[in-house]
Amino acid sequence: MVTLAEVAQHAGVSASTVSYVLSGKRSISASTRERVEKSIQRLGYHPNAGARALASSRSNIIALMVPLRTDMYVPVMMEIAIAVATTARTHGYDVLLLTGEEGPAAVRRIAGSSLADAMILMDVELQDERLPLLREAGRAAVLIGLPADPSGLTCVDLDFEATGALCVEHLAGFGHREIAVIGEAAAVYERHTGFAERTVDGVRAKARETGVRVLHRPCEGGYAATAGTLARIFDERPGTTGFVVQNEAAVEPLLNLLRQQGRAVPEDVSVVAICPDQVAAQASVRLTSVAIPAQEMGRRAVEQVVAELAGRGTGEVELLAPELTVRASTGPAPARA
Amino acid sequence: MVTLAEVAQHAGVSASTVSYVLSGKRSISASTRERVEKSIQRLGYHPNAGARALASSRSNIIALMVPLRTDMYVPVMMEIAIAVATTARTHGYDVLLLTGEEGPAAVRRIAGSSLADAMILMDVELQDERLPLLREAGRAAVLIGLPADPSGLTCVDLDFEATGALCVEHLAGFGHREIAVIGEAAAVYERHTGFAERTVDGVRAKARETGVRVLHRPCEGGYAATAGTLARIFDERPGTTGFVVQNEAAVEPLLNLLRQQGRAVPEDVSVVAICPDQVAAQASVRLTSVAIPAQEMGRRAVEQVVAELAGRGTGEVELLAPELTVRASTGPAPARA
DNA sequence: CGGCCTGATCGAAGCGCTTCGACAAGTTCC
DNA sequence: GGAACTTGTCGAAGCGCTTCGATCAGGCCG
Repeated sequence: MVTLAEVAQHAGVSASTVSYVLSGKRSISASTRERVEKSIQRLGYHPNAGARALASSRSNIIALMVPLRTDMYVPVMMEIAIAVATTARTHGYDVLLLTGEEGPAAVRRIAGSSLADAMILMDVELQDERLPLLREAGRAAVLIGLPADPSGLTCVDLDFEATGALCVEHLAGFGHREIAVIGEAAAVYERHTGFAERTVDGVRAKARETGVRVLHRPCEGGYAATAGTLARIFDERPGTTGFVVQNEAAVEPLLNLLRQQGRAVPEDVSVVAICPDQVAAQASVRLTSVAIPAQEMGRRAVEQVVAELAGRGTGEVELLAPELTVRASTGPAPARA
Repeated sequence: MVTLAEVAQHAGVSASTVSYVLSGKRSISASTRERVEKSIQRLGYHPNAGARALASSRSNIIALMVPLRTDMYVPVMMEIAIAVATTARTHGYDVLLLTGEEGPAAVRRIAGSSLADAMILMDVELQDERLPLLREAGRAAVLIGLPADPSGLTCVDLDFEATGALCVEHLAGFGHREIAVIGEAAAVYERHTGFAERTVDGVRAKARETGVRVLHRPCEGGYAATAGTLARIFDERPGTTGFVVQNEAAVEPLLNLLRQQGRAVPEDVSVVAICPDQVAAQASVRLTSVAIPAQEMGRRAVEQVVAELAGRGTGEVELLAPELTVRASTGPAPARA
């Protein structure tokens, strides 16, 4: 491995000069800079990450804690993770991948060892165990998701309340009076994952406002579970004509089941999904949907974290405005029987 | 931040003694060890990762390069990535997440900076640009996937040839004589991703052996694309009664389309999928399938990499044997018309 | 024209850890 | 009973980098 000292010798300057060329923290004459840069090229020099971290107490690594669970829609997680990784690179950071398995201890370990300069947490629960540790660690941190008490922590998330409201507004605008929400798996609500509850809150609020009746049912996803959920919904509310689906694993089963039951979409029943655009566009009926802006969330999270590391942190909650794309799965409610 | 020296002082020993307690590289008396461990607890000491990396030239980090592309089934990637991260932790390693974006340069950067001790590459192409750099870097490395020339590199992958053969064998055993393979997107083949081609090779070989006719068609996935592919297949080979599907995005569309065409599964047509068990079990018809052992692949990759770092590397190709699970989508071929 | 400021460079100190050699104090063995 | 080990501990040297003065050569000002 080539070292700074070797580069310095090759360029006929001191080690510190090379360091300043690299960091730009002091002015260097054009001729010296060129000479040094040429030597760096020639020798194929790469600064040693450990030495750099030790000397500067900056690792240029951002830790990303992803949930271990697979009861939530994985592609969204992956998309966020990839967006985080690529955005981080454009700011000169690498990303360390932590799974939830280690739990809150991971926060302590990473902060304690100075392995990462900052952390991004995904799948944040309303009362998340990791948050006290995070505050205490005094490191830059951004949450993707919104806990009950976000004080002192920067958060990035889709505005799920507005999302829920938007879905209801759309359906109500089409004259639907009875709406069912097919939600995430029950475990997601039990764990008090913020986004799921907030969506329902938004749905309820807008329903009240527009005088629409709402029935919310968790659903495990998959055919069998969705069939059961759907049967119970129609049992309880036979007049249901609008669906809001917030569970990717229930989308396709739902469409199939409705078809099998002879309910046409959107003539008899309208469906709005909360899911990535790709899923909505590729479903058997092109779905009217509110997209989950996974990329945008990952990108914003990194930008916030980088801002915090640069001392320009906001410590604020940033909610992304939902956007509803009308496709082929929603239409006017059928005339009342 | 608490340092080694502070722990040493607190425990009344020298710094090196604390270091040896931590690493176990020299014998330490029980009493001293206890005292040091107690001090570590009390002070909440965590070794500084950078300092450790610098002094030992070991970062205890494994870099994982995941593809940036999303034309391949993402959940499998995610499952592998998570398995890698959790397995790595059990061996004392953290995982650095690199996306394909940086391309081959990432290999050079990571190796050059000693940021990671080893690399795991996913989505390896037959002629992968990263491989020469990897060999040259002289770092421990494991590929998940199988390039054309794996010499000198440890590889872990599902035995896709055997997988293809197994699918055909299963269908042939049920008396199917005309089989269609619905494959990955054309781009996957153009890029010469090993697994896709190897599956087809396995299919062809076993078909020859059993006297079965095979038609292979790439497919983009989604409804529209799958419909087109399916139409062309029946057009060309009206007698097709068996399908092998290696594209998760085509599975559900295919089942729906067959149903719409009045072809019952498995009475008229049998379908074998190559996909994660979860997808197979949750599909609208429970699918006979060969599972993609994502977790196992991630786990084995880490174990190989750890072995290499410990100097017990094999440098060999490890192909995991496929397992076919019979579910409800395959049965005897219908009597010839 | 002497003092001062600016710009470019250097030297040295250290960041917190690992590891090697040294050494004192037992143990073992013939 | 001492040579030859073994065991447990320490001190010091460095790993490769950043960064803080310090230095030195010019340029500028009154």
